[in-house]
Amino acid sequence: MERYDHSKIEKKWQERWKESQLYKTSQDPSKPKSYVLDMFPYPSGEGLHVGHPKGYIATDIYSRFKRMQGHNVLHPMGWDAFGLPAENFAIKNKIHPRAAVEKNIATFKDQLSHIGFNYDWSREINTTDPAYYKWTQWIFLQLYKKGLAFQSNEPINWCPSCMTGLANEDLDGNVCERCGSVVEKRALPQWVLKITAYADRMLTDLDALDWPEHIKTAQRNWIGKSEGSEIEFAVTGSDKKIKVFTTRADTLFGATFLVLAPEHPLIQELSIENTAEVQAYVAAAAAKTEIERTNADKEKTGVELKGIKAINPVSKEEIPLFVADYVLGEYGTGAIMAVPAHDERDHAFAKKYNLPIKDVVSKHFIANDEYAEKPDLETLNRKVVDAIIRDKDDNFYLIKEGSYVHLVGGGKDEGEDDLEALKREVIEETGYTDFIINEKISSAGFWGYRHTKNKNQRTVGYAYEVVLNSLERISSEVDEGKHEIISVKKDEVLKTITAGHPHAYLFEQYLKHESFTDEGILINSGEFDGLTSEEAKKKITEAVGGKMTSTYKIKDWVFSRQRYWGEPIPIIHCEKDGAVAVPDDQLPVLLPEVESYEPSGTGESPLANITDWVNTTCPTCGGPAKRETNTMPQWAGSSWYYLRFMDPDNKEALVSKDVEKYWAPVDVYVGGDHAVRHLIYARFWHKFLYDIGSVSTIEPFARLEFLGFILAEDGRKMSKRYGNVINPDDVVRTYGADAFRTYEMFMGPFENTVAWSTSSITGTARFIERVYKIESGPTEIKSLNPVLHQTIKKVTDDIEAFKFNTAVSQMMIFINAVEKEGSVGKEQWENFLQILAPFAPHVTDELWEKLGHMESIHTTSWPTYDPTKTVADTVTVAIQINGKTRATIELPSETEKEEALSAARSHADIAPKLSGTKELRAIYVPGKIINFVVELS
RNA sequence: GCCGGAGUGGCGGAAUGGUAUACGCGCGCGACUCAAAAUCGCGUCUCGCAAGGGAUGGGAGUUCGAGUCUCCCCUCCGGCACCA
Repeated sequence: MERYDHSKIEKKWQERWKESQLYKTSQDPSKPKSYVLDMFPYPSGEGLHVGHPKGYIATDIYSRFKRMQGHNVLHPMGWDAFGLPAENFAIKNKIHPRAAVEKNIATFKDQLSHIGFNYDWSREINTTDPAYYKWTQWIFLQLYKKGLAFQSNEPINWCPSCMTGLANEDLDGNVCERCGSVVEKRALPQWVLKITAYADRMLTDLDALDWPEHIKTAQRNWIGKSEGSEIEFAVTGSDKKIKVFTTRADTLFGATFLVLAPEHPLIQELSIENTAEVQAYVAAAAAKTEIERTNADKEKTGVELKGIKAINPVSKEEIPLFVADYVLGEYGTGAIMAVPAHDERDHAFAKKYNLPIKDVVSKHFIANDEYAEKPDLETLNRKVVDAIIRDKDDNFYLIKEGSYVHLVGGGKDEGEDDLEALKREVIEETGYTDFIINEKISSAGFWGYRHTKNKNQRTVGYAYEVVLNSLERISSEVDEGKHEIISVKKDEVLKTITAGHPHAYLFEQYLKHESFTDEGILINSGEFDGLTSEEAKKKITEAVGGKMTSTYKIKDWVFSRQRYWGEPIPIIHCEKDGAVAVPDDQLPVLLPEVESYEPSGTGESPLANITDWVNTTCPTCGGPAKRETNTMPQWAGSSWYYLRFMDPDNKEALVSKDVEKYWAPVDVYVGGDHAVRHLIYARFWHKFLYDIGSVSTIEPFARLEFLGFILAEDGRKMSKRYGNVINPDDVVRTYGADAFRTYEMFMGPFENTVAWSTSSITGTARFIERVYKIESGPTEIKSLNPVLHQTIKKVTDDIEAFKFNTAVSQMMIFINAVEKEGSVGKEQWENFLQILAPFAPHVTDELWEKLGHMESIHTTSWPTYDPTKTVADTVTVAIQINGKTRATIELPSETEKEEALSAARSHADIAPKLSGTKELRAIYVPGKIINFVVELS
């Protein structure tokens, strides 16, 4: 047979598929449907590199597979072409964005055409086509009519280089995700979409989606729901109340001060003594960049609001108020109750400004059963104090050695306070008298149970650091022989204390110097003492008249851009009627064709200068009015495009209800990147469209497969800048589209990021050549049946699971077996070609034709496998002795246990090793292993 | 710091709790060739002449048997991060 001329054969089939409209989709209710979608590309000026088609190859394989399984398949392609990248490209090349987009699309389409995809191009869409963006504008107006699109003057992120406002999602930390410039805060009139109204539903509905866990997690993080309470604090000498949000209402007794964000409006309203100082701080905070504000490592600063106090609603204590920029104005209520004992940030602030720290939660200490409450015993309350005693120079620590090894200390007597009890215990137990007691170990309380004297000893304990001034001793319990006192080095203390004893925990807290931020059991909290944190959150919130509520990190979507290349926002501003929606019959509001479209940088869109376009009449009153000049962000068109593919030419609606009911939802959605932004925006719009009855499902994408990128051979990102771009055109020319497709699927797991390797692609190129050279004969080769049926099974299962790399391996194994056998039966060969067809559509259609078929292989039915044929007649079974493999044996696959065991026992390599041993048991796993567990004598 | 994922040959990677390293690349040797390329064959974790031993980031555990399950630790990647 002649050498495989991939260029000629691939061209032949690509033309033939096009002529026969092989991939045109129609609605056919008799068949199950499959909607298989790629994230449609942004046609940049750089053209495709080999990384782009990876996902398209996967969906191509999957959709061909589904079609062969008898599904009616929707597999379309289109272009996401509004937005900054196209506009910047056009400015740089001094052409109009529309011309740039047309040119880039033509390049992309040409590149794609060589790879042999089965897109239904009759459904191609382009977000910059007025017939398309009419409906993008229509959706915006529905949002506006429901109050979910509104105007705002709040400060937003402004990119000084792109000269436009940005959404939170457009930031990479504190810089513009596109150009890397540090963003500024700027107050501009903006259109904002109320995505927060859907935050809770977007969170809840994630659970049911068949999406990768890391994407769901990224979305959960982004939405950032936290459940807590809103509690009001009264202010002395004022009828104003300060509302705080907290997730830890259980710590309310420990709230020793209150902190307002610099942006908090009440700062301007309260009458305070040090107005000048406070205003200076507020102004300084406003001037700081986001980075300076939000760096958690920097030292906390703040200013007290003098002359007023807040009242802790549960303890009724008067507590000071501060303004500090570690509290964010845009999150929660912009004010917090500070609990320094149980929050690290508040703790740092309290230390700096010398504010009281009050422990109100203690660790619930249950290291083992010994410290758990026994329900059948009576419970006694017991309070203890413990001493971490060291010498002045930190050379040694004193530890008490009795039935347990632990710290010095003991129970408090009636009427004693901590310090009195501690002093008494130290003297009694050690005999040292000259010492100072340092402050309490921060939050080193514990609450647990012991069971002495047949009672639960419910114990709350604290530790204090005690430093010895001199080593002179008086007679003590040591001298009475009650216990020993030993001195150990600091790093030996934890090892010395009896394992699991609460004192080990106390000492750890002592070493860490951290506040206790976990939940536990309430102390110093009046009637709430003894409750768990969880119980106390509700009860304390209720007791002070607060309410349980949630707050979210996600912010509303800043939706206007001060740039030319986007959908005009279809609003008309009239002096009399305000913002008026453009009537449906006047949609689309066309983007005017202009010579100059560079951004102005003034915060106004370049459209503002086109007076002919801007000046219009009010649809309501007919008087003079002006058009809104901001445009929509790049992410508008891609938030609903998957719906338009279902019904691309509909002039009455964005999608007809019947058509939508048939195709929705997208069954498999494939792409990379966009873990948050696009997938959040599209889910938001979809849920809104569901609410207004335009779509029938609550989620747009039932299953999401996330693809790993392809890096350049040097391990870096593929980019013109590095000169390491591999163009798929070159690869296809050299190795053929089939080899290219198969290689990209074989590179590794679909979701892995892997570096391109030009030497490795020879492997799949050889594979395609070997397939081409194999000649089938009329006679079925029975010995090939197990591997053939295993291969059909594995390829079927693997395509469904997007495990393309192992599907390719298995097909290679089959080809190796055929070559070893020297021949293959025609029907066996046909089955193999059919399962290879989605991967290598050209060579398989060619071979299919050579076998005498008139129809394309891609219209045939997917082969089924016979489970009984996937098992070989004989199998290799490993024989192990005590879990170590000592030999293998060929056995008929149906062999029974006793038969298998006796065959193994008499195996030439095994028999000698078993002699003189005592067999304890024997395990037989048919087709896998025999394991003799023996006692060596 | 919190959350998610992952650590297996020179490389990409494979392995329903059952012979670890399939498949491919690379490399070595051989065949064909004047020669090279292409192609084909054989070999390729490690120590050991062998018998045998040791290896799936490290340490413990469960099991007849662990890359796979459990616990602790380390490293890398991704997301979020002064979010109360």
